[in-house]
Amino acid sequence: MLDMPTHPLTSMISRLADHTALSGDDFAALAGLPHSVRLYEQGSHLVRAGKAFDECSVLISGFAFSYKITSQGQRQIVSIHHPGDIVGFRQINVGTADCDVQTLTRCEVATVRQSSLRDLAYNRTAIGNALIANTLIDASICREWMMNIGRRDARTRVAHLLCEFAARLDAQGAAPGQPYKLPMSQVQIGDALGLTAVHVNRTIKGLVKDGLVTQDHRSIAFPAWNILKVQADFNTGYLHLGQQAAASDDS
Amino acid sequence: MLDMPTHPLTSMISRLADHTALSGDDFAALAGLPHSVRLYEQGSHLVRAGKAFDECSVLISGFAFSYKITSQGQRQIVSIHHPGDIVGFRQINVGTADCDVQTLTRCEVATVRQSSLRDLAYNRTAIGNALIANTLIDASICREWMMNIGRRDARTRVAHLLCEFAARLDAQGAAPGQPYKLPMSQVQIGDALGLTAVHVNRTIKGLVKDGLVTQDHRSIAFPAWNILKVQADFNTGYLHLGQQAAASDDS
DNA sequence: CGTTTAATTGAAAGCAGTCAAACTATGTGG
DNA sequence: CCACATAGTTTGACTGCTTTCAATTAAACG
Repeated sequence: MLDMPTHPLTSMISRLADHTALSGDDFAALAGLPHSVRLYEQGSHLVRAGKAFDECSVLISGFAFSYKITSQGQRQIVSIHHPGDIVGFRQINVGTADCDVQTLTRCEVATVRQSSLRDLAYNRTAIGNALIANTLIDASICREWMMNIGRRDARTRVAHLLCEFAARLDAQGAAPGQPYKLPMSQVQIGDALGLTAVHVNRTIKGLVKDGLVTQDHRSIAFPAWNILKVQADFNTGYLHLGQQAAASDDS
Repeated sequence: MLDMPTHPLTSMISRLADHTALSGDDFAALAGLPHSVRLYEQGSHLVRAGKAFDECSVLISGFAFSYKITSQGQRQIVSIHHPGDIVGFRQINVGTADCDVQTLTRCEVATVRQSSLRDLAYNRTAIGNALIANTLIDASICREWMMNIGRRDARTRVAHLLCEFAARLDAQGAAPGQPYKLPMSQVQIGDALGLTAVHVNRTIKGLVKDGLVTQDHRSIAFPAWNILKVQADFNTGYLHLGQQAAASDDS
């Protein structure tokens, strides 16, 4: 599909093409987007809340997360970023960032000037539509997380997060059914789900005991994916994954 | 500021102008947006999840909310819509709606074809920017809610919701300090906060006992707004209210 | 004035949090 | 290669916030 397999923005571009038909010129325009690639170590910040930015970051490889802190110092992780995600498009037009963004792993990040992206959006309707779709999908995921945190018990919540990770990795071409490398600590999982790390630990153990999850060092696998999916109340719809991913959904 | 005080879309237009400088032509274009106004009774649905729509709704008067339902029938309210909100812009470009939207009160709603709005966005950069800003603000509120639900205790959570309501009503011109008519039942507040109605009731009673809230039929007032704001960990920033509203913030 | 919906209250149970300690893995420097 | 430091995981005991269940009261409505 893409004629530039090694281009840094490949994963972003194919993501944008997931829901909007892009012409050859659109692809070329996106590939020609001025950008600079940088490597961030694990645990470094891509965005600081309150800071004004005129750039946004495209995650090329690795994982990151956005979080907010309450006045009492409690952390809430509000989203997980996968390769291809556009991070920091948020604060465009609104001024300052309302979240910190930190890397979960070592990350390759392409920095794009927001004005470049915006110009592209206005000069090429298809790209504009694709960017809007991308933003709306972020919001859809946010709402699903809200339901997860607000209305599901710990077991379902944890299972749902694991399923989401698996589904998104599969959509990026991971072999379904194979063990996944989960880049989050249990503290981070807890902060994403509104739980304590201790309870996350007990909950995962429970899933292991029931044969729904197997662990091996930093890898995790799902020997009973279909059962897990049901218990997690997980349905890929809210992720709005691309075509190829949706196909492997009901495997 | 607006030269069309009785125009149905006034509140939407002034909202869009909050964060983007719009020219006279922009205002005229927005005011000329083809639309039809309809009245919805309390409890009626504006959007049904799963349905494809090519229209979106602009709330002229009244309040509404979006919600999702877990497989076990638990409801999570994911946002509250105030006059001027554009409801259903969400599913544009993404296909079907992922939320139901139901009215909290009797509502006047203007229906706009999504293609009209989109054309406007592409023909007028300022309007496009304003719509994007609007969408990003929705997402910002969503993230704050996530933190509220995931990381704050019941008392803080309830207080935060009450503060948000007050701040948004003030931004629409309600007299600050005056009693507010709260259009939500305690069941609905619970479903918005990930709590049970019973516990919402006890929590509000607690706030009343401590002199932070007074109730009178369907009205509610905040005799100690500044203390409440602190206890609620409430900071208007995430709402990205307009200029005039931000001014009354620290009163 | 009965009927319905929402608010209120009490008692008991349970899920998840807190605190503290032990264990494991990983990495570093001597 | 081992001692040590650090970060993350695991476990236990106890506490408590919130839920659940059930019943009562108040308000809204025709």
